Amino acid sequence: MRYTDYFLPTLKETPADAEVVSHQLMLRAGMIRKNAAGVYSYLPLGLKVIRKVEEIVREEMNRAGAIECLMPVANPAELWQESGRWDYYGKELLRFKDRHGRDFCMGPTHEEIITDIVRSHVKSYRQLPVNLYQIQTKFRDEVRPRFGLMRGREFIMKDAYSFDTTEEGANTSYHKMREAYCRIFERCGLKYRMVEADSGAIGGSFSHEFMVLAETGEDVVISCDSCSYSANIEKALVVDRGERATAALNPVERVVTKGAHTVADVSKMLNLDPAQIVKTMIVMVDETPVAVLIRGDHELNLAKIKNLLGASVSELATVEQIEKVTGGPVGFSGPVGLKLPIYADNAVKYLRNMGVGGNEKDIHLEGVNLERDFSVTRFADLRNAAAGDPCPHCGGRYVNTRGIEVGHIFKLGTKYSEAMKATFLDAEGKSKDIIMGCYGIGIGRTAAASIEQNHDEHGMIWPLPLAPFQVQVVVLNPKDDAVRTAGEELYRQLLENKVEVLLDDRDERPGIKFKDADLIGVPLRVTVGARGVAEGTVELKERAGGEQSVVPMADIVSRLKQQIDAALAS
RNA sequence: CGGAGCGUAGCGCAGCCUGGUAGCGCGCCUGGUUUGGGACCAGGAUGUCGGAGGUUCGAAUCCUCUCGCUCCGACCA
Repeated sequence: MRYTDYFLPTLKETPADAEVVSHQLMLRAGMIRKNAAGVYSYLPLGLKVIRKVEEIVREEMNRAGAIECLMPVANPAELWQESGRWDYYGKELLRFKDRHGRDFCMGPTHEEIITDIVRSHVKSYRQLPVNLYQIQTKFRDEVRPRFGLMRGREFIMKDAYSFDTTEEGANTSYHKMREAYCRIFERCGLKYRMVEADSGAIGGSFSHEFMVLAETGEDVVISCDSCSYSANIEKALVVDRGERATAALNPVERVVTKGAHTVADVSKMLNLDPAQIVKTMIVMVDETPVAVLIRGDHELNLAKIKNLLGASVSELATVEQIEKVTGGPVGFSGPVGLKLPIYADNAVKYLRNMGVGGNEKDIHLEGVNLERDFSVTRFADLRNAAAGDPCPHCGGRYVNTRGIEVGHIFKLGTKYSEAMKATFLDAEGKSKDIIMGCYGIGIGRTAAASIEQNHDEHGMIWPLPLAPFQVQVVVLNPKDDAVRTAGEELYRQLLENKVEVLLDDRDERPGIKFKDADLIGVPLRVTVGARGVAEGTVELKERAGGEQSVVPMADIVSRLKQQIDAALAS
């Protein structure tokens, strides 16, 4: 591609509304353009990268035996009503009506559609297993879209769905996808981790997330420093371990704690270690309030309480709800005398003489003890894992890092097949529910994650497999005939050798061309200038390492081919 | 959903408090000089000041409503 024929509007300044590096650079490099909050156009350069990611995903899905199809963006409401998600999915589901007043939604994921397709064509165990996938635009009306392609409302996703007759078969399908995912992210040149995850709104029995490690990641990844265990913080197990305190039981004492809302305040006022204070959090679990006790120095994990109770939604109660059920204001809730089911994190059972809220304004209680002063419905692992916690699988310690979730695979089981009656007849002629799995990859997010992981102060640094162009030829002075001719000739030869090349043939000053080249981050840059042309040489510079070398004109094409082939082979 | 902030030229911003009919830098167009890391000189074009209503002789500026966008929070016990 010739720069002068291309559409590549780069920006010198960083647009004000971009916060993270990948978003800023994509805007500056003219890869994307925002049309509304969380809704973007892919400009030519951006689309090239998207296509690269798609192609790697497609190749690996095909290799793993999945078959490509394409489903509609507009989904009829009936299927969503049948699965129960029309009501359950909430405001994230963008709904609309057609001219006849029929309800539709923009597909945020396609379990309903694919299950409908499969149930109507699959009748016999002989037709299974099958795994169908698509690469398609999804729409989720996110509460807060942000960070460019990282969390858009409209985004491109690869979603695959497997259908099996047996548990073993379903596990095999899951395993194949897992392998395929590892290959995909390796081929993309990303540093990633596969972690155990909570299955969230999609549902199902177990799942793994693929996290690209980056500071700006929205997810916290817990991993063990000595074994391979890794999990999303929502899922990471906390070992139930401790020694029951032996201190004598103190009497309960009412203490005035004026204005003390936080554990830190209370700790100071009562002169108690935060680990001796117990927070009482009121949580609405499927609209029913429950109390959850967490040690003052720990953090509540809403996903864990939700899963413990087999609920579908858990959220912190509002100020009004708290006052209604505890009789006291926010910040002063406590378990004593509370008429709610009380769930407590395991750590609480080892405490004696706790400090808790008094369920009235400016009052806390000291010397509170289990059984004597209140009883707990059930103890469980209800807190977030933290750095330094022991690993449940070995003697190691947890460390935490941040990650960007680029892929997520779920073993669904029969959740959708049961609800939507997707059954098959087995060898004995008995009707059974099909066992499903589903597997997603955020295509745009993967591209953005790559930028988060690979950039410097000058711009993006594309790994060859994702690069929009493999080589950029910078012709320093196109008005000089010898230089221009040399550049054109090199361009022609590269095209002939199927190298993806961008020829910067603009009549601009060198500085502008170099700055743009660094911004766009094409891995291999060849500079054709008057000095080199006179000697029959060009300069080769790698964007990643910055290595620069002078190469005879005669060797440059084979040298580039060699480097590209080597990078793509791995 | 709660909180905060911002909408003025393609981009980045100033002007608003204290009302008088819009400006700076970059970019863009023309001509010239330049040409190995975002050049210089001269000339030029570009705005329903997000929208609607109100106050006023007069509104980018004050008031009301509205739309859009961004950030933070949703861990508060």
